Amino acid sequence: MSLGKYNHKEVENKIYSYWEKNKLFKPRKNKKTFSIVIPPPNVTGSLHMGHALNNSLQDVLVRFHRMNNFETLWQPGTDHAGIATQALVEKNLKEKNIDKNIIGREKFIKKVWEWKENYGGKIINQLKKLGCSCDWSRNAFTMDKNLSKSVIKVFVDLYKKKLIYKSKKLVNWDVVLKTAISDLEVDQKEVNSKLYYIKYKIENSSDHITIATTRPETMLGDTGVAVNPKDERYINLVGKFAILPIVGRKLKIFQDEYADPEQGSGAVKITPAHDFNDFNIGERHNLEKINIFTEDGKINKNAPKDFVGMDRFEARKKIIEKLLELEILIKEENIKNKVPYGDRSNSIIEPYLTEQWFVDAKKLSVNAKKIVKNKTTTFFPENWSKTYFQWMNNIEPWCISRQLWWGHQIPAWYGPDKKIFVAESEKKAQSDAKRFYKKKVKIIRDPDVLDTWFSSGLWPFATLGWPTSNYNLKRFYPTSVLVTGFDIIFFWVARMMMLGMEFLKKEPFKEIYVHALVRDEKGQKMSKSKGNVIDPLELIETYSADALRFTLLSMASPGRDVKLSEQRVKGYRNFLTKIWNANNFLRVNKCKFNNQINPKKLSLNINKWIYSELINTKNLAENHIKDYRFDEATRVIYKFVWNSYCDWYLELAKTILFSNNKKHIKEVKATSGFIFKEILILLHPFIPFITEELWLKNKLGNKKEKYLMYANWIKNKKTEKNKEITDVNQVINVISRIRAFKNELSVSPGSFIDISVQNVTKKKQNLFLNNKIMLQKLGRINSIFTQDSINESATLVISGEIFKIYFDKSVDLNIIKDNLTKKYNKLSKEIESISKKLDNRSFVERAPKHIVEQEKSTYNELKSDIDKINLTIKSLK
RNA sequence: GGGCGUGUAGUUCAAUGGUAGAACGCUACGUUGACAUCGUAGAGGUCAUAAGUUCGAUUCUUAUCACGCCCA
Repeated sequence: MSLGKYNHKEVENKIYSYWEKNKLFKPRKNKKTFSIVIPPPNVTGSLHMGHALNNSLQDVLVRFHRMNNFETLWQPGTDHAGIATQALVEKNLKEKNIDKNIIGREKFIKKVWEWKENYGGKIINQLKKLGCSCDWSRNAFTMDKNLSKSVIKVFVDLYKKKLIYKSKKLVNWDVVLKTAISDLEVDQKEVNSKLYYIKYKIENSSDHITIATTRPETMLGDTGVAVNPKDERYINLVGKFAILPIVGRKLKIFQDEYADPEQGSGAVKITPAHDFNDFNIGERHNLEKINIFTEDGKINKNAPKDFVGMDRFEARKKIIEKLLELEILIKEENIKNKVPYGDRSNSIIEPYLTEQWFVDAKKLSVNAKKIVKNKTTTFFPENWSKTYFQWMNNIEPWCISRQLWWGHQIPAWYGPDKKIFVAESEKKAQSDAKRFYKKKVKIIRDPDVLDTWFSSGLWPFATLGWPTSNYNLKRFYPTSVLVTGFDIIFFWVARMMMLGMEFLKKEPFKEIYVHALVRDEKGQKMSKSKGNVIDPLELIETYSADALRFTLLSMASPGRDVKLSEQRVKGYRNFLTKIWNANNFLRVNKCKFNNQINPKKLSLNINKWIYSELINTKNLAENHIKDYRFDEATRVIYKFVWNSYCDWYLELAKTILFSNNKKHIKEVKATSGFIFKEILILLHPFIPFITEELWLKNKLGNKKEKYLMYANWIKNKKTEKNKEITDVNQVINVISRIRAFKNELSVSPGSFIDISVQNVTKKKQNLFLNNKIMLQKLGRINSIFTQDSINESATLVISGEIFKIYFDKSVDLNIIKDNLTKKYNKLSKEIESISKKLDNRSFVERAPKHIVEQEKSTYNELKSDIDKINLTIKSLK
């Protein structure tokens, strides 16, 4: 019985809950293992196209391996997203007129946890909509107890190994969030700025030196002026002092390579506490570091009192006014320069002098580099290893402390004299302190928390239960593959590699599959401000998760961005409908889905043919999946299902199904059903919902296993090549040619023709006679004559043989002649180019033999075709 | 400034050292007892430009142009 129309909304929800209820996502013990850890989305996040692509890719791999008898684990989870989550909850509280500083840290964190319990599962549910087969019973969160335990252990260990240290340095400071951030969280944006030329008076002289700056307000913290040693203009000023306007401080004028004679005036003011370059210069020349900002970007008490408390941008205006007043601002130049912005707050980042915790990334990078160099871990596409190395080779200390409340609080306590005690617990720190001071003292915990990426860096092993030794860790680490976007190679991949090597002494993943960004159909990055965001959930709603998955996978070519257009999704929705309808056809015709067929015992050519097409497709698809060529895999499967199976096989099979030959009917019913069953298996990793639904509806499971999710992918690997299969291909060719011929002659495709095979080889005659019914039905042929009729005919040349075609109505001979002449011209061009080649002695001598042979045989074929065509043209005169 | 990548049919993309394929779109026609979310057929490309290597280059090399991304 027909199943009617496909309703994806109903089916997808139902099927997913079946899988979940029956705990099918849990690993099942087996010899080989396959494991993936999900790139944990932010707990505050909601599913965007990037997630949809990323997780579709993982799900294909996971489902494919599961069906191939691997003990398969897909470890899911979310990360606590320190800044984002804290900001969100803070905002929510503010709306209720609650200030986090009033309720205090402990209560605030409780509120965050409450928020997490209520809303933190959003993205997980969205992943379920997409069909992700993660083992949700293991769903992890970076702030979970056991993960926190790992974080603390790693911190303490690294501290003991001196790979974590505290230091007073310039860091990237976000004045809105009032925290340090790592250099990776800073976006350098090009903006229109002004370069201000300011005259600094030389001490005890009427002379001046002109400096140029884009940030005049920082002059309040100037402690020197640098010029290039080669710059002759300033040689007489070196060693003298300039007087800092407004402030009156004496600034040493000195030489340093950093000053670029070509830029600005060639003289640079040096502000060691507010610029990374100036900081280094300050160290070289022993300059004082004067901090002039408060933590929220206002001028502090180190500046003249007119400016104290003023916001940094306001201060700039005020300074400019003042400089104009003093008539020492001599020029303003419009320039473009790069300004650092915080990727979370989108505010301008200040280099700011504070004490922070750092990881000695340089040391950790050594082994992380080694395993990529020696190919223990490989990137796909391979080129991404270059990006990896480039960053690893220039790695900087990683600032891991954040001035936030939400996150893993740093396990460091301070004694009364600020002596640091790092320990896994307060108790331990207390006893360390007692031992050190030889008496009980009050210790205070460092209020800062760790960078979220610090805990994400432990993800591949912390989620498996490390540091506790256990079954999962032993079985699933190193994980098989990491599937991720290139944008987080530094943030995340590199850190997991470093920490995995440091603590497990083994690479966290064997392979790293790097996919591209999803862009809109015009190739632009999707962003809310541009309004070009395509919401995956809307597409799922309209077209189904299966269609979205298949689209994304079909477009996931390596090294290329995915440009998504809704049209594509619609196209693949149609593909689902096609499959659904094919199933209806089989059911209506009572085909047998669950018969095992023996390919060697098949008697009908079309059955042999479709079987061999299936095996070829399966092998190709399997290789493509293993090569991460999901675009190719979807392509070959799509082609097989739609073209080979639906368009040709089922159409040809109809001639049998509607015949009287019971034996043949039986064989077609068994084969068509069997192939369809295989199609469901083949497609399941890509479009799991509809295939599972059809599997269940057709009761294709066995006693042991009801669900397609655990059906066995592995089957016959041999490809069959024989004459019967070639025959079917020839039948298909003949039918296509006849259809095209009618079209060319503007003969209605519905009308029947007669055809004569008198002048063709015996072989071809037999082909016609053996496949008579199929040719007649699909080619719309009335009679096949073995003798020419005297009626007026047209001539059709198929692979070098002449067929005479008789139409009911008369056909314009001129059209036939025109067509033939066109063909003649086309062929003669081709022949010309080939014969040129074959006449070329160096080609015949130097080209590989098989190529020469190939050219010769095409030449002969074309020659025979063109001769026949020539003959017919002449006969038409 | 350093690095990576991309330019192929109207569009989005494949493939390939022996004159190029798919999907969508487009055009024409509708024989069909699964499907109009369909069927059949068709049109469409000097493979960014130039030089080199080669018997032969869309494919390899170099340069140029255009575009994108990352790092400083």
